[in-house]
Amino acid sequence: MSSELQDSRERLLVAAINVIRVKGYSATRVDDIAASAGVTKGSFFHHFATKEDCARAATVHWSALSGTLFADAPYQQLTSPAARILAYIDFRISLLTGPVTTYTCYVGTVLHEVHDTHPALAADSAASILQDAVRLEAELTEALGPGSDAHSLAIHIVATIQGALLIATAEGGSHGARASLAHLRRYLEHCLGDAA
Amino acid sequence: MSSELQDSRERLLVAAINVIRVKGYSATRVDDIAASAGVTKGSFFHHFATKEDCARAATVHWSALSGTLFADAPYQQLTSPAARILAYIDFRISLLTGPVTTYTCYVGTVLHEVHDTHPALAADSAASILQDAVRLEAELTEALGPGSDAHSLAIHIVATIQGALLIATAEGGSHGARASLAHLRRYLEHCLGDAA
DNA sequence: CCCCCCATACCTGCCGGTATGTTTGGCCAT
DNA sequence: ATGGCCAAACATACCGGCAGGTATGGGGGG
Repeated sequence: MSSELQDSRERLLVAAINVIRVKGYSATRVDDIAASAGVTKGSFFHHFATKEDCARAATVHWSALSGTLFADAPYQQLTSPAARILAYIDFRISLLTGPVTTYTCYVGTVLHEVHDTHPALAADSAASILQDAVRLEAELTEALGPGSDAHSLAIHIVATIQGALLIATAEGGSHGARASLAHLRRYLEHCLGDAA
Repeated sequence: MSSELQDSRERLLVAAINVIRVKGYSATRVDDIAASAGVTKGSFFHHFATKEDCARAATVHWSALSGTLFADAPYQQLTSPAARILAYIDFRISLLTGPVTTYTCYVGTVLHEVHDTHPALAADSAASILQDAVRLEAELTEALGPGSDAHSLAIHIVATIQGALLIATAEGGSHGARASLAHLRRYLEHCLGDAA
């Protein structure tokens, strides 16, 4: 069946995401990805022309995965825009469980590493990160009303989340990351309270 | 003279820092570092046993550089601890000029990439980042008094700064990073105001 | 004369990519 | 339905270049 095609390809994409955010892009070998997906290098190069091509495809796959993750999250049921923002932060905090490598951000990891060596991959990664900010900005304008600098606040949220993930990597645990996001939440309460 | 030794070694360390934060650790070749320092690979392996050894030495050099940078900064003259904290943020913002690769954080770049493949290097990088938090925590306890959670706030500051640098990499400019740090400053005003 | 610093030349394992063989599965004519 | 056929999916074997690391040489100061 044709789902086998999608299956193998998707297995490779998921494997790429998981391996790369553990070992980094350059240090990840094509054989690592193939082995993690349970296929061989021949199959890998059947689906992707180059390693970078796979990583770029993984970027859009990552965007899709995180998109549905947040779109289907329970907090979307909340009617108040302000409450939805705060619940989003709570949801992000709740994701910080288990081994650090299970909740780090694929595109954040890649972007740092390849921004100068692989421009196309870097552009895709940057777009994926900034797309989150765009989605947040829409929510924030709804909560704060027009005229507010929802844009810069959205950027700030994305930045802090990414920074918290780096702290988690540094500490080898989620303690500091949770604390940082809790501070972010307090700041957002402050901002949203002003607008209310 | 013996200063020539220090000179070559330090040139290699500075070169390593600059090249690695542009190309990443794995993608950086030993020849790149040597060429950037104006010496040959032979000289490189005279000073460092391995590439990782050089990167680790670069980490402590980075800590020393940033340590003196902030120790000698003009804002240290301020007598009020709270004002010194805010001035620190302003100082960090003022550093965000010129090409992005000139103000990104060496240890932050490295940590993301090698946390699983080179544990010793990752530990050094993590220590360098968390050391900043320790320094900040001391300042914050001075400003907020004992009993405050200066620790988590220090972590939050470090995290947000690192996140802002990633945003700068994503955007290819400092606009969003500046905005994010401005939000951080506002939050700190809020916290410090509560304590005053 | 000798030791430290650095350069030149080389070696070797590794990894991205290729070339080619093999299986699977869908489809059509009979 | 069925057998044959072709294309897509996947595996195996291999190549070639690259980069980390080494062995050796030279030069200058003490």
